[in-house]
Amino acid sequence: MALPRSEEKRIALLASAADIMAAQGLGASTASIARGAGVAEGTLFRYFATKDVLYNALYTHLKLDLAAALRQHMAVHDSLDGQVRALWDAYIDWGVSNLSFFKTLNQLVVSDKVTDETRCTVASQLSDIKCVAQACSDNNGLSALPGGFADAVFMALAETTIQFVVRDPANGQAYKSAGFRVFWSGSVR
Amino acid sequence: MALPRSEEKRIALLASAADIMAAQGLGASTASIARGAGVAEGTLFRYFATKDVLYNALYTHLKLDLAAALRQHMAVHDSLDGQVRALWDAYIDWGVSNLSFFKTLNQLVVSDKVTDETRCTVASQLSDIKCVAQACSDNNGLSALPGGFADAVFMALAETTIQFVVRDPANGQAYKSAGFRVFWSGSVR
DNA sequence: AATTAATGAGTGAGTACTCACAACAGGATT
DNA sequence: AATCCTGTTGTGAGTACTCACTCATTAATT
Repeated sequence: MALPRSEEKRIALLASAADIMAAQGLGASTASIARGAGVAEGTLFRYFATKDVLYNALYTHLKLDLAAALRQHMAVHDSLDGQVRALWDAYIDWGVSNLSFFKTLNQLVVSDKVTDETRCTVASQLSDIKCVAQACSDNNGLSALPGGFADAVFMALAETTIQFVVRDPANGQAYKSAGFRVFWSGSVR
Repeated sequence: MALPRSEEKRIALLASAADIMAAQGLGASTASIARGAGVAEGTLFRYFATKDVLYNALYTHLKLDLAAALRQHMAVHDSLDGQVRALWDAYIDWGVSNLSFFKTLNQLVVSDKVTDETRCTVASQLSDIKCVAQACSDNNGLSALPGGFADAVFMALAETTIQFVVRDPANGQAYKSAGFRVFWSGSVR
């Protein structure tokens, strides 16, 4: 073994992919992604055998990055309200300060390029966060509805909130509070 | 003039485009769209000079179709609550029963293929509906926030609600009420 | 017959992906 | 130290394919 394949380049490729896909959509060419990472196009295929493999690796990378950010700010609060609000704030903040990650992740989530296997593997590594979300869900008025409606509402409101905070940062705090109030006062029983 | 260019084929092409783009994304090929409409590929380009023209025509077509559906159900209610609820129901119902229209429209809304000019022209034809939305916005707690945050929250919640109604129609009414409650009790002051 | 709509094989640009080769970092041999 | 040797990474022109779009031809109507 002479040269170790550099983790650095792998990360650069993933970051470039997230940046360019955020701007151009998932159809962004492998040539432009490689150029953005400062490597030749062939090199991309040494790290990710096909573009589909890249999609799945990127999904995993972004989800785990988000999860790490959430964990850092998941202090234990006495009230459920406080706990959920901390989760909300951490989520919004991650989206705002990693906008291209956020945009690309949202595209990947609804794309059929990401396999069920990848989704499962990632979900299993996020059990601790899912746990908090579940506690929230169990104690609010949307829990009567099947299949993660509360989760989806949380995500939809967060996405909208992030868009507005980015577009008009001066009112960032106002959007953050308002978005949370819609979710919380609308869903609490 | 020997043959009139048929409005029928134009509609068929737009409908096919909406169907196929809902399934495959905006990148769906012109060949498949023409095939879906039962015409040759060349014919598509007689009706829409470029694919970008098609995108813009489709955006206009779908928005006006939605607007027509909303107008039909915009009975005058005494209470503001009733008025907004009627708008909400009409919107959800249109999305559920025209799912491919709804999906494609959502993609077009965030796409840069649709020009600002198209958006403006369409918006000017929707002034009556915008008026009701404005009356709602003026009387709720989100109106203090700039730039249509209330509108965006409405749309985001409606999108989520439609997804769940389609996935699980048995609980359709429950999702519809719950979605509206989140919007209304969360945003009313 | 005159005119225009409709057609679909053809065109060039762009795509994901390949592969023969260059560049390189050690360890072994002088 | 200086040289080869070996196995791996990095490269980018090349390949097969798909795409939006064209245009000479055919079909349809008055």
